[in-house]
Amino acid sequence: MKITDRKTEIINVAAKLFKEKGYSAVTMRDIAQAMDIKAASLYNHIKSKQEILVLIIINIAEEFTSVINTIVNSDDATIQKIEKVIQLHIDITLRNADALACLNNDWMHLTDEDLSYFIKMREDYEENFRTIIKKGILDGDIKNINLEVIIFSTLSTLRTLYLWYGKKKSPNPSVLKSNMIEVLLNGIVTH
Amino acid sequence: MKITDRKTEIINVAAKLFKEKGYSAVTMRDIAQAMDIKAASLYNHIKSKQEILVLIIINIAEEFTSVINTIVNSDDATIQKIEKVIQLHIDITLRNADALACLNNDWMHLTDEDLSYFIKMREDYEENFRTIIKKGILDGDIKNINLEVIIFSTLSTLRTLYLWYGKKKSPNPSVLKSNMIEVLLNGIVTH
DNA sequence: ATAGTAAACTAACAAGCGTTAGTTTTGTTA
DNA sequence: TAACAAAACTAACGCTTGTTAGTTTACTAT
Repeated sequence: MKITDRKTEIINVAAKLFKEKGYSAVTMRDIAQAMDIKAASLYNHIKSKQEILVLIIINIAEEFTSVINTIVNSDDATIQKIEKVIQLHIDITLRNADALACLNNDWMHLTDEDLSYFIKMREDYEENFRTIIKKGILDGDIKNINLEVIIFSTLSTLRTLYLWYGKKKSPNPSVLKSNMIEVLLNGIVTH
Repeated sequence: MKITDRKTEIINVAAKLFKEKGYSAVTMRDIAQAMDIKAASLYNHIKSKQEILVLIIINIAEEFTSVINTIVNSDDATIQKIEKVIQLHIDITLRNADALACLNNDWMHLTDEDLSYFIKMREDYEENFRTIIKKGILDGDIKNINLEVIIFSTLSTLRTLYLWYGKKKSPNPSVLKSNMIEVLLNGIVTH
C-alpha cells in the first residue's frame, strides 16, 4: 500500500483547482494536465467527475459533524465549547484548505443523496452550534442579542478562514488561535 | 425610458441564477428560460455572457470603493468609521444580495482589464480598512492584536451577510445593524 | 395604412465537455 | 523470461456550450 495512491493524488489536485476556479469551470482535461497525464487516464482511478467532488466534500463534512457532536455532548462550559469549535475550524483549515474551499463554494453541485446528506449535516452542525450558544445565553455567559446574528457572525468568520490565512502577514497557528478567540468572544474594541 | 429596461432585467435574472449555481454552471439557455425567451434573443440586449458578469460585479465593487474612500477621508473617530463600514455592507446586502454573492464567488471569472481592475479595487478596499484599524490601534481605541486577524474576521462576517440574512429568524434591518455593531466591536461574551 | 424599429424567433456553427472502448506501455512477481 | 496487472495512451462518441445569421413578430410614430 502506497502512502498516497493515485486516487488520493487526483483528489488533492482537483481540490486545488476547484478552489481556484470552482467545480464547474474545471475540466477533466485541466485535472489531467495538472498531473501530466491525459484526461481518459483519470478514469482508471475514479468513476466520474462527480465522484471526485463527493469524496472531497463529504469526508470533511463528516469530520465537522463528528467533532461538534463530541463538543456538544461534553460537560465543558459554554466558553470552552466555543473555543473548541474555533480550534476545530482552524485545524481543518490548516490541514486541508483546498477541500474546505470546495465544501464552501461547490456543495451545491452535489446531487441526489449526496446533496441531501450534505445539507442535513450542515443543518445539524448549525443546530448544534445554536444549542451551545442558547445555553450560554440562558446561563448569562453570552449576551442576549439576536441568536442568528451571533451564530452566523461567528460561523462566517470561521468558515472563510481559508480565504486569507497563509498570506504573508498572518500569524503562526497558536497566535491565530488565541487572537481568533479574543476577537470572536470579546471583540476588537479596548475596554 | 422604461423604469427597468430589458438589459437590466437580464442582469438581475442572471445575478440570481449565478448566486444559486455559480457563473460557470449557468448557461445562456438557463438565463433565457428564466425570462421565457430563447437564448439567442438575449443577444439583442447584451454583448456576451462575460458582459453580464462584468456589469453585475464592477458596479457593486465601484460602490464599495467610492463609499469607503469617503469614510476613510472623513474626520470621524475610528469607531464611527467602523460603524459606517458595517452600515455600508448591510445596505448593499439588503439592496442587492444576488450581485453581492456573485461578486464574492465569481470574480475570478472576470478577464483581462476587468479582472485586474477588480483585484485593484479589492486590494484598495482592504488597505483602506487596514488604515482605519491601524489608526484605531495607535490611538488605543482598538486592541493591539494581529492586524490581519482583525481585518479579515470583520470583513468575512460583513462579506457573507448575504448568505444568511433574510432567513426567517433574522432580525429587521435596524436591529441587524445594532447587533452587528455590538458583536463585531465588543464580542458575544458578557462582561 | 405605412414605415420603422425593438425584440423576439429558428436554425445552425465550431469548440469544448465528460466519458467510453480498445490498445500500448510500464513495472513487478513467478 | 513469461505472465500479469496497473496505469498510461489514442481515438472517438454524443451532448452541451456560447454565439451568429437571417427572419418574423409586435408595437409605435408618421
